[in-house]
Amino acid sequence: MEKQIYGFYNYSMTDIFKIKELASTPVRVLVYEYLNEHQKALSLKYIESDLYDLDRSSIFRTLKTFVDHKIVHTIHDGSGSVKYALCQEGCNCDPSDLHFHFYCTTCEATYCLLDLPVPSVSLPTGFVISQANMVLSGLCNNCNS
Amino acid sequence: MEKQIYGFYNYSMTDIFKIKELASTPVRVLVYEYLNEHQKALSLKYIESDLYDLDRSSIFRTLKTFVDHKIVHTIHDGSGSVKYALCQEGCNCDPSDLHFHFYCTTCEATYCLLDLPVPSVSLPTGFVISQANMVLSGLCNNCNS
DNA sequence: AAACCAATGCAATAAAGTTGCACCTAACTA
DNA sequence: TAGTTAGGTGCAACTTTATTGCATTGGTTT
Repeated sequence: MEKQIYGFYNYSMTDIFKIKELASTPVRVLVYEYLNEHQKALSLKYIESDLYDLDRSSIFRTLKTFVDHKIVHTIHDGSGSVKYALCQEGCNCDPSDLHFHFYCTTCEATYCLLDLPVPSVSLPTGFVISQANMVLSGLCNNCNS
Repeated sequence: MEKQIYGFYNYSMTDIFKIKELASTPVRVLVYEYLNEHQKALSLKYIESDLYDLDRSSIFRTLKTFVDHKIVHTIHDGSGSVKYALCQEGCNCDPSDLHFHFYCTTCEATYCLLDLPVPSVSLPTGFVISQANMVLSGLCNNCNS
């Protein structure tokens, strides 16, 4: 069985917006659909270049809003820019929802590796985890052929 | 037994420079000693503000050189700036040397968690790992009291 | 001592992220 | 329905971080 690279929601975008208590607006719809179509973690720059009729700051603020409402999570993959990916069903962006990401240093794509749950880690005394950023990097299956 | 937060080298700086085949220069000595004293992952900005008589670009290039020579590894902790930490003994910055990092969102310190080895992960077909960036974030033991 | 090469400092620039403000639109209220 | 309000959007400016070009320095080699 192939490992799962990206997860899908059983809900429609409209449902998600309702569940996450966020008004549906033109920019939000376009950004959401764009992320959903691509099924990868994307940078602002990348999104911006495709949705060129939208303003950068609008996309930026939309992504920020999505993060606040846990529709999207951010990944710092070392590429120099923050990547944004749609949260999976049930994702509350807390440590139990964590999964690994894979950054391809050749094509610069960032994948969510949903079949690689992050093993529970026991931290030193006094440390309290609230979030995590787990990025493996190397060569993806597309570039490795 | 307390978990280990940061590791130490059994070699002197001079030895390290020899082993890693790098000439000892004034800036390199100062930057190395600074990192060694602090035993944390530090940003360029932070280092720069303390070693104020050195030029930013000199520190920047020194850190880059250290990274190339595997004296230092970088961590992207989501703080907005790259952090640099001394490699541990035997570290070749390959996947088998990986360890978790902990970023405290309060004091913004980044620790190396050497006692938390990254479990080996089996990637989807075709993916080849060469590096990793593992950052847990939350509250550190200092700020949690 | 002259030549050479790498390291350093200064300054400029690029790239990424962020914010202030005015305008617009859609929802709410009287 | 008209007036009011709040949030969303676009434009432009700006901050912060990362990076590079170039001239100078300083140590090493011949």
